[in-house]
This record gives sequence, C-alpha cells and structure tokens, in this order.
Amino acid sequence: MAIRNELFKGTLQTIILNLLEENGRMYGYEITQKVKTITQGDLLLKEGALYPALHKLEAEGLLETMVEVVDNRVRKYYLLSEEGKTEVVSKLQEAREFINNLQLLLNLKPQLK
Amino acid sequence: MAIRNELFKGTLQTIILNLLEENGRMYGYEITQKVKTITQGDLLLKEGALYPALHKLEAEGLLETMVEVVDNRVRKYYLLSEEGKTEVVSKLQEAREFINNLQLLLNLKPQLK
DNA sequence: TTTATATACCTAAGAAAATTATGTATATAA
DNA sequence: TTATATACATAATTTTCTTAGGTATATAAA
Repeated sequence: MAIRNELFKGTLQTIILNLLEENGRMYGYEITQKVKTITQGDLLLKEGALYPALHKLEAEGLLETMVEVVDNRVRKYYLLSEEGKTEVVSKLQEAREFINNLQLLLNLKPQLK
Repeated sequence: MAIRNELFKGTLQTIILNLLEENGRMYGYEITQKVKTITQGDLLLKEGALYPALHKLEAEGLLETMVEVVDNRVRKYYLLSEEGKTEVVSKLQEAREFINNLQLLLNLKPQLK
C-alpha cells in the first residue's frame, strides 16, 4: 500500500468506505490522489491494492458503480449502497477501538481523553 | 490475530518490540496474556501469529533469547538486542505517524493536539 | 481417576491482503 | 517523440495472519 508502511494492512476497506461517505461518489484514481493529499504523501495507495479492494466491496454489495466518460477517458464512479452506509458506521467504530487498543499497547495514549 | 480484527495486520512486530522495551524480558505465553489484559480481551494474540513473529524478529537480530525451566516447564524468554533497542524507537515513530494518518483519513482526529 | 483448564512451546496448510510488475489507452507538456 | 498525468485492470508473488493440529506438565473439578 505504501512506501514503508506495512502498518496500513487491513485498514484499506475502512479508508475507502469513509472517503466515499465523506465525498459522495469517487472514482479510483481520485481516491489515490485524495489519500496522497490527506496524508501529505506519506501514504501512497497502490492501484494493485485499490482496484481489487473496490471490486471486492462491490461484490459484497457495499458499493455501487456508474461509468462516465470525461475527456474521452472512462471513469468508474463508486458510491456507498444502503448496505454500505450501514457498514461504514460499524467499520468506523471498529477503527476507533483498534486505534485505542493500539495506543494502549504502544504507550501512545493521546494527551486528552 | 484476533476475534474480528483484521485491522491489526502489520502491527504485531511493533507491539512485541514495545512490550519488551516496557517489561524487559518476556516469554511467549506471557506476551499473549499481557496483550489480552491491556486490551481487556479485545485482542487475542494467537500463538500461530506470535511464535513465527518472535522467530522472525530473532532471526533479524532484533531479539535475543534465554531458556529457563520453571515448575518443570520450559520458558523461552525474549529480550531486545542492542539493534532491537534502536529499532523499537523508529518503529514507534512510524506507528505514531500511522495512527495520525489513519485518524486523518477516517476523520477521527482526537479532541486535543 | 479421568477430564478440563491453564501453562508453555511449536509448525503446517490455507486464506487474505498487500506489493510488484505488467498491460491498455488518452491527453498534455517538454 | 518522449515523459508525465490521467484512468482502468489483472497476474504472480510475498507477507502475514487464521485455523488446526501436535507435544508436554500442573492443577482443579467431576
């Protein structure tokens, strides 16, 4: 997924679902750029990781797609299905617990609360 | 690694190294119990994940071992090598950046700082 | 006494999720 | 015409985990 960050293994689905919840529909390339911008280049989301993940989420019924042509190039937009909207909520809750547990295990508790 | 937590993939090495830095020498079973206690049972570190990880860290020269017999049972203690003590510092720094980036990507920034 | 649970180590087969390396194609800047 | 950016995709491999099994001792319960 990234330059020197095997830590992100397992978090990709949650990241994708949350970005789609925040931004409405997005296409694959747009997601890679968004991740790069948000993390200031720390995290480079590889296509070999992203596309299979998107296809899997779609196959599971969490995402829906619509294809459009812009500037003679095909874009495949992804958006949350109703099921996906439900799923992102529980995935985010799990992520909160994950971060909390990881901070406990690594003695990295934040300064407040 | 856990009940329903594929999120922890990739974080195991860092967790092990940090626990050994905090507690000095530890043996495998002790590590599994420590993780269980700290996370209040949220994270169950499986032996099939732990032992190969310990062996790998030892093979990489980050850990040293000493075997002792207690109550007729063999314990294999692990402790940080000099190289391991250096490595744990950078691994923790990476973990801080990882958590920060993940919180940014998931809109989970902590209340303070 | 035998069974279950806790302690303590280990590995092998398989699954899941990533990296690396490709491939196709268009648009634009050098 | 070459490189870079945009935009999709997959195949082979690697890494890392789960699941499932194995060995062995100590102790509590049935």
